[in-house]
Amino acid sequence: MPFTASEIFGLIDCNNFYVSCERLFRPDLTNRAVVVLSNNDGCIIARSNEAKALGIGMGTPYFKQEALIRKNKIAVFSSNYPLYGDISQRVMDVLMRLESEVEVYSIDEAFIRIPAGKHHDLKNHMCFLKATVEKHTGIPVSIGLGPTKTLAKIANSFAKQDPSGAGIFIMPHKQHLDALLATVDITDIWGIGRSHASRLKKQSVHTALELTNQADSWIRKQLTVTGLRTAMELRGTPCISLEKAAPSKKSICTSRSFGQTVQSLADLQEAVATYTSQAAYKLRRAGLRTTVIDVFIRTNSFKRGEPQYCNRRTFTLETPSSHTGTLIKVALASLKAIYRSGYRYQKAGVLLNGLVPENYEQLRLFSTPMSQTTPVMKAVDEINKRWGRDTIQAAAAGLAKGWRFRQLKKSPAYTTCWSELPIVKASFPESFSVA
DNA sequence: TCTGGGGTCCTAGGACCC
DNA sequence: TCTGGGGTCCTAGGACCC
Repeated sequence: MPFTASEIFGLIDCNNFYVSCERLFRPDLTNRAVVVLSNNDGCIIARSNEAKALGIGMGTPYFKQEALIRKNKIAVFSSNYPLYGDISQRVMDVLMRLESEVEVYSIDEAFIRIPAGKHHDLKNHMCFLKATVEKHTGIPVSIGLGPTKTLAKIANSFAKQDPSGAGIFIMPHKQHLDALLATVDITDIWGIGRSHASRLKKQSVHTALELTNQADSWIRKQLTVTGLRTAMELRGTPCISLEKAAPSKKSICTSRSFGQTVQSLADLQEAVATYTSQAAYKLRRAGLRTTVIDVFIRTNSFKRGEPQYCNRRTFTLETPSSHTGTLIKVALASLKAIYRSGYRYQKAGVLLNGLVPENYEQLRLFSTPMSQTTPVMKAVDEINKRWGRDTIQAAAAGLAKGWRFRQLKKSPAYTTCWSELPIVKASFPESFSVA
């Protein structure tokens, strides 16, 4: 055994996930540099290894890298979440078939928990897991194992760096573990972000090993209890458990930057109504209702020379609701209260809080229940599911949507939309004949 | 010209109660 | 003259994640 613990955590991480998804249907891009952009084609959020090697940074604005991208003929895609979501589901399905304890951590990552001693050859089992995922989905993955989730995360990054390309890394024994942690920069630890990292570096804590050597009280003071948990996990004591069932959502947010800045109240109303409809749909899909609706608008803070304004308004409903019309009415009233003319708005959003299950009902003494017309919303959802998004929509959400975000380089929804299925053309040699 | 979106958790401080 | 203390709840803001 590489380490002694009663349980082992593994992290399975899809390599350059969005890029790998795009390549599934574009095998011609296999050894080419590829990047995927954020919503609104704003930032680079996924890069193939070739693109990383060319010096394309994670999260950098697209327009700043355009010259480099053109010069090297890098393939560029807008993000295609229906595709990525569907491929993610397939990867997770394979993992859940093969492992009994799986936590879907994000669209491209899953933790697993294995009781110590379950497999006499852990490495061999991981090779099988990796090969099976790749065979069934076409998505390459890396696997890291360790006695805690935080160490499994670090092991995974070693697996990705491994030049042998095996893509699997198992954390070593204690004495070798220290030597390894001495090579891990504080900024690369799961749970330590930019702000905490710079604070630690100012106090001469630069590596994971140096962090583990600090006193608990000092760590807690610098990084709060979450940071202390991280440090204990680095020392090998599990503090973060595997969450097999996804916890119920506490908030739902729909917000977007506009394709171009917006000035009129009318355009903002369309956008806010649109986002509210989407948020309400997410609510119903999750079987929830909301009690608190937050609407916010803001100008572009990157534009130093322009007048800046941002504001938000919170409204609390008497009765929880997931009815699109009810929520839009409230959201538009909030928008009207915070709107100021003379600004160039760049972003708006709707945040729902205080979520309760849809069967929850708090009876009121002096008011009648609000808009309990779920059958109507159910019918609308069914129609939109069958005939396509926005077949029926709220009038307030508008039709022109001139403010809508850019998405100029999107690949087709290959796996989730009948009209966008890839078409395969086969040509047969002359000599071919059907018997 | 052009800088993402959607979440969670923790803490400090204010309001309020008795 | 002399003006408490302890608790809870809520919110805003900051930090983190992918």
